[in-house]
Amino acid sequence: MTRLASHKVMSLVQTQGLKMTPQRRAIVEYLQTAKTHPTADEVMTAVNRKFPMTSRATVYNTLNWLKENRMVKEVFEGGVVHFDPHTAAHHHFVCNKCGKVEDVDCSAINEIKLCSLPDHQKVETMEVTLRGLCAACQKSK
Amino acid sequence: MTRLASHKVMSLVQTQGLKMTPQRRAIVEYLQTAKTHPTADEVMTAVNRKFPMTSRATVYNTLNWLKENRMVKEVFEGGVVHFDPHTAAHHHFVCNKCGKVEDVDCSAINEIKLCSLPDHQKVETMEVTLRGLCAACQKSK
DNA sequence: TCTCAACTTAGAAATAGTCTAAACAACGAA
DNA sequence: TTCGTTGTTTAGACTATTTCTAAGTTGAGA
Repeated sequence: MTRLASHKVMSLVQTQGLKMTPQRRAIVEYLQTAKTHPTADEVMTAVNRKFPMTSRATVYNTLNWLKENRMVKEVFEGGVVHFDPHTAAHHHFVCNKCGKVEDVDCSAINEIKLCSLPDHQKVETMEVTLRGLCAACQKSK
Repeated sequence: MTRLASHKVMSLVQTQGLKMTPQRRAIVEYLQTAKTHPTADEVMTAVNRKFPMTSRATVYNTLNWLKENRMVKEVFEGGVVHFDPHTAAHHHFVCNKCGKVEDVDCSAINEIKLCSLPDHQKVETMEVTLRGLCAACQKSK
């Protein structure tokens, strides 16, 4: 599954006339290695292990900029916003018991044809959230 | 499209040994008539027109209780949590320009067969969010 | 009517996210 | 390499959202 790529971030920075700072680099690197879908607070904590003075504002600014440029997806679960560094088309599975969010690459979903909507909306993208019991919670039941 | 039904709320109250208070009734009635997907704050404001002293805690308690009992759906858009009083299976369309959330009853989506997932999750429900341009924003472009 | 568990209330507290103004630093130009 | 422009970072104040608390209130069964 394709992840947030450094060279894409670099080219975004350049075409928009921005600057690549150590803080931005650290945030992007953390997202690249994250095994989960971290919250803003988790990104904050992780980046502060490298740069102890990184401020909330910088973390939120960078995450929002990545989001606006479609380098990360926002996922809302359990009352908290998570950031998903996977950029390839994919969907999410949420466990109703433990709340864990997993990525799903299900061809059956990707084959859905975008239907024409009754009110003449123009559909550009689609996100699917499946809910149920994850493998671990089925066993521990 | 089926909406939050009073008799279902009543029977939930009774089977759970709870009490039906005027505040709860007012919140449910407002959700039944709402044309949009109101936020907690909008519910608060509306209910306070009838019961001027209704507290935040009561509104949040009631909304959370309805959510846990699947009488309303939570929809996160534009950094804000909305509550959707439609209980029938349906999905959402979000306009990328104006942020408006519309209900979608699209048979093409409902016909999707829930695929078997690679990691043995047990899928119980599915939510689809379509994004694009709403009819109004296509015209005003 | 009585009783008690459930409920509501105001306000405090926790949590999440944005804004500000001053100091700082990346990077292209000289 | 130095300089200057301009974008960036910082701490902390501020706003908004949601939860918690303790005390008083009330719905509904007996």
